[in-house]
Amino acid sequence: MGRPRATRLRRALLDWYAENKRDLPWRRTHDPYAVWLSEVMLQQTRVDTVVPYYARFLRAFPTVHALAEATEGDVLALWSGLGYYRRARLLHEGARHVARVCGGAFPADAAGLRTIPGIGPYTAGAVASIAFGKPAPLVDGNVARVLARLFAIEDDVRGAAGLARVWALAGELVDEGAPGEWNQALMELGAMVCTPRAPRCSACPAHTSCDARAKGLQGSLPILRAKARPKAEARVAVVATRGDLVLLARRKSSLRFGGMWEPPGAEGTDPGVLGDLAGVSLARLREIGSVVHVLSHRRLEVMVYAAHLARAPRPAIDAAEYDLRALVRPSELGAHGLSTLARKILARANVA
DNA sequence: AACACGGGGTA
DNA sequence: TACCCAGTGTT
Repeated sequence: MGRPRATRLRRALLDWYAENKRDLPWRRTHDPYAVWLSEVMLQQTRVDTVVPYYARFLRAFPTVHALAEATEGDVLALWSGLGYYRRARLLHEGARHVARVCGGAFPADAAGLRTIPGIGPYTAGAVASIAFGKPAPLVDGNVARVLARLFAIEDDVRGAAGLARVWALAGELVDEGAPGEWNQALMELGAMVCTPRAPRCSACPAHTSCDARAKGLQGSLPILRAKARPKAEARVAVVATRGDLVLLARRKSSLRFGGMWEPPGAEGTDPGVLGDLAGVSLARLREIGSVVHVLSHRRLEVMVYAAHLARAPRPAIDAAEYDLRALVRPSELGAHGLSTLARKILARANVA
């Protein structure tokens, strides 16, 4: 890339960003902990979704030390509904890593940050540049798309070769004087102007130096490979009640929804397994109806049953998917980490 | 390199 | 419906 072009691009985009950036909560701080939290929450998640979670989480755990001393259950409860729950467990683990291994202070460069659990190449670049002002590049979905267009990259920018090109370009382009602003400007452009479909080139501060636009390719770049469709998975689950209490089980941490609580269930269509999961024989299992829940790679169809528990089951449980059980008052569900699927199942049975 | 991992907004 | 979002870790 020519130096004049890079200089022109930096100035155009930084000026545009200064004028047009959204006022987002995490743009009001340089606290590495707060920046880190925002970056983790924003992984594969939209800004509008994150805003309320970010505020609640920071209020509950204002410092990395507060987070390090929290229980995993409390962390997951605050993450409930946000998805990709492993992020929350890694964040918690990362906080303990900073407190223990790093002596309570965040490493101030990308290489050091990269050693923290849950911090990959993107987040390391983000925290290094935004919180510490280091000239570290970053590539997220926005940056990959923007650079693929600006430089007419026809490789699949999610494949190894295309990603390598994009990272190399991002590295050449980082503004040494304002790396955090530059990285955010690139992402903001991708979010607001250089959008996946129907990019608003007439509003783009860089449209005069966009190779894709010059070639008429702005609508067909970046080139993407199709994603696999979610595979269907049948499940059964039981909403077992005892008085006004409802039975929840905690999922093993290595599984999807790891560490989260839900009405116990199992893969398959046989409700016969539900008695063991509930801890007592379930004489009268009522079929309530099904709930469909789509993840990025799975389409879960859960047949929901209801039952009354004759007695309280033991908390210990030896099952494929669960390691703990508890009877919970519906008004106290908020203290547990429930996935959105778990909430749908409870709602289907008119609990909560 | 491919896959697992949530949930929701947009066209 | 299809796409994809301020990605990371595992296989």
